[in-house]
Amino acid sequence: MDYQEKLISFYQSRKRMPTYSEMLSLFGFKSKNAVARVIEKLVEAGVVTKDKLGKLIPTSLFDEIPLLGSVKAGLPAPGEAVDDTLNIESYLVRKRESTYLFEVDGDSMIDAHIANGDIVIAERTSSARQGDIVIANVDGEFTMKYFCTKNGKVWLEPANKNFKPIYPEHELTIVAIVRGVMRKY
Amino acid sequence: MDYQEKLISFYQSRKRMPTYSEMLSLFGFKSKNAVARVIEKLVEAGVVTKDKLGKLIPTSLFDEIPLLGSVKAGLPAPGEAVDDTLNIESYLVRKRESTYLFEVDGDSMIDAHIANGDIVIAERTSSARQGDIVIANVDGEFTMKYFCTKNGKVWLEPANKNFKPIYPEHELTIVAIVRGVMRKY
DNA sequence: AGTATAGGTGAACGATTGTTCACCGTCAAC
DNA sequence: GTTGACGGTGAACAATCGTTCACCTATACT
Repeated sequence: MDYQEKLISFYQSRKRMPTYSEMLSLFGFKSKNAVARVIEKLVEAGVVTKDKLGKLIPTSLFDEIPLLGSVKAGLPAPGEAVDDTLNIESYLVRKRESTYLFEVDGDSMIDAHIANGDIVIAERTSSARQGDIVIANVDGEFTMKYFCTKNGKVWLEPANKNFKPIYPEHELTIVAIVRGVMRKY
Repeated sequence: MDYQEKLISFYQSRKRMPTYSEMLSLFGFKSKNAVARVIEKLVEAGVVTKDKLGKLIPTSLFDEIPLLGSVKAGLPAPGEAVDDTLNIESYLVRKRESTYLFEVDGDSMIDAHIANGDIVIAERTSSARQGDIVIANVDGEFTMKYFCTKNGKVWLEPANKNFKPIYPEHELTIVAIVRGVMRKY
């Protein structure tokens, strides 16, 4: 296990960066100077960052999970190195401040493979493009549907043939765009 | 904005906990003792934790995103308090060490609403229960399917009528259970 | 042989850390 | 009116922080 992996594993279990003294034993050195040299390299390599003053800051690397291309390749042996990794949170969330989660209620988007009980990641906004899945206020009620626009008219389409398109009587206000979905088994 | 929110917002932007000096200005105090008292309260309340020695550790609260029950309730006004929140990563990942991500290739699980291009969260294991979605090695090939067992026989079922069940000729080894799915738009 | 260079030790440094103590005002309860 | 709890100030504390310097030992290159 190299220095980077040791750092990451420390961070994951302790939820913070180690101090230089802790890295002494973590890396197996006897001099803090040796640690400082290692850290200097890691900072240059972009593995970790340093604060305005000194403190070590983790990069997104520190919360990543192995990403294997396809199921067909199988799993790597435990301990075997993986080159591609993914940070789940930053994959799903682009703008944290304006992001909200919703629990899906109903099957109106089932043909888009958004099922009852799924959780959608939505980003607050007031505009959308044709084909976006949006959360909108139609005549006072909120729903999640496909956003459609044609010849200046706007309406919402469900992804379920048992439901009908929704044409607003008075108003259709977009409040959020659905950026992702997740589901747990 | 109360102390807890200030801490969280500091942590989210700086990726680490503030020092007592930083909290001095963050909270608007003039004495570190005032800070210490606040922290003491927050530790009791379980908002933050302390290390084996002194250092402040964030709880899962620090990476959470507002979770709104249902779409029908709409979005809260910006700045309005939300009581329910969710940590995406810990929602999807239970055992980090044995968790792997796969990009889904093909439509064989489409009726389970796992589509081509989705990313599945899989947990390495060697046993599964009837109905689990598993990644398995069947006669040398890896696939993702429903795991079925009856009368001592084991086989795999796709979630797509265009595909046939897979009965192993020689071996069927489970390598992982699918614990979740995610998709980005 | 001579000499960089990389990677390590060991000791020292001032700065900052988290903690603790004595003290002070305000408010509510008795 | 006195008391006690609460929330704050200000100053001090040893311990630890990250940094830096001189030095040592291999290995590789002229």
